Amino acid sequence: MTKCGQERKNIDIESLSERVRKAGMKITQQRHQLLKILLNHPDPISADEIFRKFDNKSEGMDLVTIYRILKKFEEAGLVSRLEFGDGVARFELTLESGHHHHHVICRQCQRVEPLHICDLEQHMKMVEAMGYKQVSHRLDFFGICSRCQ
Amino acid sequence: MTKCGQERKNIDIESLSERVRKAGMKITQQRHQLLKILLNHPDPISADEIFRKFDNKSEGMDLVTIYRILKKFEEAGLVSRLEFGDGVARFELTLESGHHHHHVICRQCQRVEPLHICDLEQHMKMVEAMGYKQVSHRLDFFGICSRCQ
DNA sequence: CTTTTTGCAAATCTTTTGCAGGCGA
DNA sequence: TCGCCTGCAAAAGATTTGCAAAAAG
Repeated sequence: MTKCGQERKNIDIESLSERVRKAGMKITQQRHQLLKILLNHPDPISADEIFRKFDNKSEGMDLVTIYRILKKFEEAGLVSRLEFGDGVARFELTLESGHHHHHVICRQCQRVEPLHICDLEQHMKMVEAMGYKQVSHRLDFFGICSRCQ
Repeated sequence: MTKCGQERKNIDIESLSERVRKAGMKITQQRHQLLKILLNHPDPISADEIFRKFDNKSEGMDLVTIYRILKKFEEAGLVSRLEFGDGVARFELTLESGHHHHHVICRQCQRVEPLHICDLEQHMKMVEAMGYKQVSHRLDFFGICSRCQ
């Protein structure tokens, strides 16, 4: 069963750090910074966008490090990697396990909004009936947002 | 309204060439070859896979040419560019306008199967109610296919 | 004949890898 | 201390661009 419709809540640096530790990873300065950025950024964000958030600061972080941390976080289930077709991967925090939502992307400004409805049980069952196991899905909507019209 | 559930049929090189001409493009050897490959290939195919289909033949085509043709065909609405998250774009012929289907991708072997159900009218309406215009969507299912289990 | 298209080379962009030194627990 | 992490440099893979020659209508 896919659970949809919940909002992000009750997440803080501490609980995230705890999940990092439980996954057998050390809490480094860089990982802490990255968690803060992901926590404070409402929309999915790319590695390069994260990188540029460090540009003017003295504690710059290497782009390579950002990629490596994101990959480990993804393997640990802490973040989800999203691709919307413009050649750049974006990342967002994964909420409680089983929680799941979709995205609405503006074709003009690339802004991303979460969509908290799902209701694809019958579709999932059909795919399982085709012989697939461990079925997941990705549903994205594209359009021109009100600001860009 | 999104129409789903139709199968590919009644497509041949001639009608495709006609669409190319109507889009103001010339029919070259390379474009003809590419159309034939797309027509005979049931699943979405990448630029590099197309390139390798020419490897052993004397009439090799440049990879750059393939990319350029695919881009023009996409702009003309002849082909659809698909991304499944492995960093490679795949292409398939766009059928009659309005026709539309989804994909089931095996996470192991990357095989792609079309899924001819849709039924997302209520989702589309919700996104339109959020203020978006020209709304389209992408729905992909991922799983382990029966051959890979 | 005029414009579009191709081929080759090289550039670009995102992401990954190798390796030595640095830091967390 | 010990092994995981980071930074720097360089590589890798997909896709794009510049330019002169070739082909289409």
